[in-house]
Amino acid sequence: MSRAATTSDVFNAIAEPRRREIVALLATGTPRAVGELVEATGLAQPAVSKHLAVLRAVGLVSVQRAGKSRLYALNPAELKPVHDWVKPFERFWTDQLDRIKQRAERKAKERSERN
Amino acid sequence: MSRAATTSDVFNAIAEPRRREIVALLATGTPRAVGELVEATGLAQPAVSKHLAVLRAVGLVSVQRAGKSRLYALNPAELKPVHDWVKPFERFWTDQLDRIKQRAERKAKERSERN
DNA sequence: TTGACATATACCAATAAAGGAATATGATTC
DNA sequence: GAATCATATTCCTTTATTGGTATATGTCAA
Repeated sequence: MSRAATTSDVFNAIAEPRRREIVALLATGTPRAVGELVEATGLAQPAVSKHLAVLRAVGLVSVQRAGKSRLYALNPAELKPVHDWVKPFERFWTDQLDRIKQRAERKAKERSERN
Repeated sequence: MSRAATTSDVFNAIAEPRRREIVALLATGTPRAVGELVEATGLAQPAVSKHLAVLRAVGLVSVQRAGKSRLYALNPAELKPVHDWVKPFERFWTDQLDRIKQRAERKAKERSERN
């Protein structure tokens, strides 16, 4: 078997740093022409078009024709699965971290004292 | 050039669904032996060991010897970059969604009225 | 120390991704 | 309609990945 396609889901699509960069560039909500993204990223035009095709395949961006250009816009809702998956871990590094550690240590102490 | 290595960063490591499954299984905080993960995932043992090697390479899990077994534990803090990256988009699908839409529509209306 | 057990590693096949270069498509302008 | 501009697509090479299968490594037990 081979590696899962980049177009198989959002997780695979955003694994590529360049695509995360493109998503971040579109995060303002303003649709951008391919040329603008080429300039902003420093990538070659075909590379940008290919990355956009992947993002489009998973629904992360949508296209709109505008004269010669094509404007790409972000569909941020498609990132929800990523957020949903990672959010439960948030508590491990927020300021509650101390509390979690203390709680674990207290429990460990309780256990050792029982023995 | 080829695709970025699965071990290049956390984003690539968790792109693989099986590895996300393994991470989720370790999310309780209790270290698990490889055999337990094999049973829980239904994957073959070598497959699990390989996935664990990837997760270890990016620091997402750590290993501890325990007799014949090896116990894998999650290092949840390594997921912070993913959370940090996706969190700014959270507002797009929370209950504020209506407010965002309304705000955008109001602004658009203002613009059209100015012309 | 031999055997059983748990896990890791090596090797193989099939698959696909990334960037580059060249070219095709499609819209605008003259 | 021809030249031009913006973007997409095709082809190519290089390189990893995935899951098997088989085997190596390391630990415990009798």
